[in-house]
Amino acid sequence: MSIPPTPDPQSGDPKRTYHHGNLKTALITAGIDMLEEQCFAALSLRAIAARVGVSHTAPKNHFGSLRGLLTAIATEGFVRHAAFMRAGLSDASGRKDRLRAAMAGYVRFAMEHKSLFLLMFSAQHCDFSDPELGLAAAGSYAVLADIATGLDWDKASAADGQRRAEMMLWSLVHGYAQLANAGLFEPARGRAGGQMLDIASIMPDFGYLTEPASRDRD
Amino acid sequence: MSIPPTPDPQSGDPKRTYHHGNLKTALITAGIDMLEEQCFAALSLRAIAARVGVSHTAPKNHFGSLRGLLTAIATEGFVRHAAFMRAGLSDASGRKDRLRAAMAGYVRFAMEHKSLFLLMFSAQHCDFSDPELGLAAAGSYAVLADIATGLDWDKASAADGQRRAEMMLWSLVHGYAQLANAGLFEPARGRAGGQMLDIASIMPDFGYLTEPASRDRD
DNA sequence: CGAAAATATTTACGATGGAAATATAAAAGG
DNA sequence: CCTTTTATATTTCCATCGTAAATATTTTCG
Repeated sequence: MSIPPTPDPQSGDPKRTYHHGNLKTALITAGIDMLEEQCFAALSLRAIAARVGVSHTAPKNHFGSLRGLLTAIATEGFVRHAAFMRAGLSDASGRKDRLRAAMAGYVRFAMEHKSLFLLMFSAQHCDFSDPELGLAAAGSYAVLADIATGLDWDKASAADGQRRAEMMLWSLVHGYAQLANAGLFEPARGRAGGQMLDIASIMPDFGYLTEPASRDRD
Repeated sequence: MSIPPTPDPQSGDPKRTYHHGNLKTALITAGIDMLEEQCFAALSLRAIAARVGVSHTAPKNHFGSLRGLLTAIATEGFVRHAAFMRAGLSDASGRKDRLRAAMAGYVRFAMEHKSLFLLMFSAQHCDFSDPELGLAAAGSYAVLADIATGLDWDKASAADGQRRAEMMLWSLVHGYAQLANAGLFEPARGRAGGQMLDIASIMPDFGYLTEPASRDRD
């Protein structure tokens, strides 16, 4: 278990020392790649296995079941999701810019990786009690939580204000992402003529209560 | 096998004059009932048909495919969803109370009808281009849109302010409902000790710009 | 009544995820 | 080095799924 005996360490995916090499990461990568190409419904255990070139029962050794594999794929999804948000963050200078950038990144990820995003938040297919998934998701949440710190809104000073701010931002951006992902904003879009597929256009003009602790200013 | 040959006609749904009576509504009802009892994954075409007592190919005449049946079930779901929100609305006196009641109803529906709610917003399983589904969903959206009218927030006076307000409210409440439905708020709930499963605790303190047109006051 | 349309069944098919038994390769230990 | 043990992968089999086609049955309508 654990990783490979003699692979080259700097390569993204381990080398093949066992039968296949390292089926585990290969399956996850294949799964993610397929989600980029097809809709989620087309993703089957057998199809993933076939893509990697193994029998459809091979994944069981590493993931137990389809659910386990999907959970692992979602885990990698959260890693990329967090990176996606952070990437936009680095270009932003002020706190409010950072807020917008993180939100926009969240939504853009949902739109550019529709199937993966769907999977990531589907308790139907993922096991949210999986520790690794929890860790990866927490990494994603941490970006939001950081952004929410010191947010100037009416409940910021209430009991558990920080947690409330996080949940508010998360709900807002996740709802927007989910609805946009499902195409539920589309039909009404023509109404105003514009595209309006920017979360900033529906986000309140938050400010920040305090100066940033040590990171940046707005 | 089939139910009655000579049913009462005043019943809300179609008359049963054909073989089964009215398979169409029976299938929809059975599907909804099963969603209340089981998880969504357990819902299969064959299981629904069996529950009603027909062969598993019978639904095809009325819905074309499983997708069609699921779309019809989701349609009924939206009808109930709208009614759910409106029910809470009638108890509220002021506009702000109505806002809270509608939002709370939205979330409560998601929590009390988890599987159905999941289905209703799954482009995976539903055909959102279906006219009847669109109509039902519009009825649900209308409650939100009504609530959003005259909302006092920073973008209310911007171009397309009403539409933005609707999308903002929808995103906020839907995101909260979706995350709560998936159980994603649970793990962190213990953090504050409280339950905090109330959307009011994360909703900004909106007011209203104008007096209500003709309905109530705040 | 008789023709036409609507409704439901039977049978068959390909595809899916999982279980069990088996095979094969790597690791461990003498 | 050789054998045992463990890890990894395959083959075979099965229950279930959604769909299609052909068939049967009922209802509607002329």
